[in-house]
Amino acid sequence: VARVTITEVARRAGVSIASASRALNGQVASAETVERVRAAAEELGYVADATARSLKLGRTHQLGYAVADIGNPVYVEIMGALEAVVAAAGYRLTISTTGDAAATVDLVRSLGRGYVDGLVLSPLRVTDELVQAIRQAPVPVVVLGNLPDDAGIDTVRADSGRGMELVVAHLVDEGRRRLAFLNGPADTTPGRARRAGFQRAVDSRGVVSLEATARDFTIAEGYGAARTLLERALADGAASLPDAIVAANDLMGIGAIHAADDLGLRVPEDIAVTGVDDTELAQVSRPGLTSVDLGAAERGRVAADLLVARLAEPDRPAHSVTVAPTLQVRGSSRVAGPRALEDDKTWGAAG
Amino acid sequence: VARVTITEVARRAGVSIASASRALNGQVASAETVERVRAAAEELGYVADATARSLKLGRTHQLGYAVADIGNPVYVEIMGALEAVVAAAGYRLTISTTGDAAATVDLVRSLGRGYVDGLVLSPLRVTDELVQAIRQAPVPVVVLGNLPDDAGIDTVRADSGRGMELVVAHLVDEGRRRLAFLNGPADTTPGRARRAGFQRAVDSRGVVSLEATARDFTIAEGYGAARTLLERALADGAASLPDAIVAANDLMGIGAIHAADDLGLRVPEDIAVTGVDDTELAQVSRPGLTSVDLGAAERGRVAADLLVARLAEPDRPAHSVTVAPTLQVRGSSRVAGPRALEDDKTWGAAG
DNA sequence: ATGAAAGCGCTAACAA
DNA sequence: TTGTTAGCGCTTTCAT
Repeated sequence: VARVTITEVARRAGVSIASASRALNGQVASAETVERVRAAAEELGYVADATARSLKLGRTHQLGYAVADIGNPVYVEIMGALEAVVAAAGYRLTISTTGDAAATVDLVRSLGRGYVDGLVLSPLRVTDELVQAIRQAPVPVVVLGNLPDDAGIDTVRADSGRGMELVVAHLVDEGRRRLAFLNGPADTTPGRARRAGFQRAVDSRGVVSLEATARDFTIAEGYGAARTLLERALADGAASLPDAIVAANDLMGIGAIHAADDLGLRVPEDIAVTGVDDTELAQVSRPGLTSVDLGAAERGRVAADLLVARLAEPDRPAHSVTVAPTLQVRGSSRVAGPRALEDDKTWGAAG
Repeated sequence: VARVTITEVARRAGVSIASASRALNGQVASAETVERVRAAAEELGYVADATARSLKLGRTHQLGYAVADIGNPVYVEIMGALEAVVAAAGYRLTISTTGDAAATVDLVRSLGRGYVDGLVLSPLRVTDELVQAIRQAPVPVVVLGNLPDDAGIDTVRADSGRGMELVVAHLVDEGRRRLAFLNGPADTTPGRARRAGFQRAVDSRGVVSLEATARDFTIAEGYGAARTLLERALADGAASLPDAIVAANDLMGIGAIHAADDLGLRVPEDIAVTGVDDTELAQVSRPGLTSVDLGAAERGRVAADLLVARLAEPDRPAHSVTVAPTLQVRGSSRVAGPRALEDDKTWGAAG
């Protein structure tokens, strides 16, 4: 279990450590030297010490992903995509959780050359302090989220406004005219953006809109808020009932389906429900939950690409990429024709 | 964006770099020196270079988690638990995907001192070659999975055999007498273990058992295999229908519920369905899917604890911990009394 | 309590 | 093509 250094390999091969290093790294060296060194390394089970190499080269071949909450399916999907790109580019991925906004700033400040060559950051909230810290960071940082365009920072965004537009357009196409927006806390970035998008879409079409706010983006809170909303409407008479609930994410959408169900409302016949994120939950739910895919995997890929590109070319101008959303229509919003359950089974891709 | 080294801090504070180092690391130093160095470091925004420190100290303060497929909810849950423990112990977590068995062995062999101080490994399959590589690894490795007990390797296991026992006992208690086991590929570790556990539980109770094998542990394959099974049974007359389907994981359980539904069978009245893993899908499904929690989060915690403990005490004997499964009973298997939908809502914990 | 200096393992500039 | 050597930034003896 003793670790073997290049010195021993060199001795074994009967060459200097410099020659050993060159042979191992494909630098100029005679065929014979290469052969001898390779053999010696093989026999000894030599693996170069990554730390020493990093110190010398000034690069760690590690990239970081910092996120508030691993476990959130959206972040997991992003992480999976990151890992793939990063590994292909010859880097390792290290994960950190950032907790609150202050901790995020601390993390970025502590980035001093050493443990990663670059960072992908999914910040909970973007503060001026954070933007400052990122600009002063000694390694490149790519941000997933909404940053001022003039900040000069590589950014990749989801377009949740456009996503809400897609949902509303679809529902109106399906003949829905009274749409309720089921939002999470409005002081969060996604909460704000989705609300604004919904409002814009609804206003431009002149359909009726209601709104309910849940305390958190969870199934339980979504269920509670949706149930309250529906019970109030029912009390006012069936005419005041919305004919669609647009939830701000899939979890709340699932909660809304269950709330409708518990109140004896049929989905989608009496009321349509939609979500956002197109998670596996949306595919599995019955009826399948129509959902806007905000392109989490794609955003992860793009973020990793941006980071790798910047590492290769540190002075290039900052890029700001927006990934287009796509709508996955499922049974929760589609009543036309005989209810085509089979269509909901997009399971082939579920893994 | 220039990175500042300890040399500059020392100069600024008017002391030697040795004193600066001591002051920063809480070694012996006069109060005044400490004060001056602290101030200088603060002003300069000094962050110690992790690479150089690692090289000197021989420790990276990084731990690795290697897994075939991030994205699998069970692995994600494990990873979350790992991250928490690891961060609390002052380490960072780096993630690698391992692909197939050969790649796993390569990864372990490449572990040579350098990028992690220790590794948690979730191998797809355990081969002799892998066991060899782990024993020769220059850093401690903790394995999540089934390893020979005499291998002298820290191990944490799920007890899926006992889990199947719990499920079968519950179903028999509920009056079920014809149980169908819906398995994934039998040549995988979980496939084998769950099958054996099911068989043992069923044999000892003398109830009827059937078996179907899906090509993969997915919703789609689970749906297909369950549907085929049920259609055949229906063709033979209602008496030959199983009154419960025991699926080898939640995904297949969900597939089975949908298959039963599509064939006009009511769950749980006509047929009960159970899963394994107690994922969020089980909670969200309607009816809620009764599922065995194999303790993924707990296993992650234990694995991290074992690794941290071994790092602190390299020569301690190998531990082998088995985490007990627990059964989460939900509506898919519980018909007694008025169907208590509210009971299925274990959402409070869903996050 | 402090400073000078060695050295962790490696790569690269330089000399031969 | 090869060997000698400096040095990446840090911690830690060893003197003082």
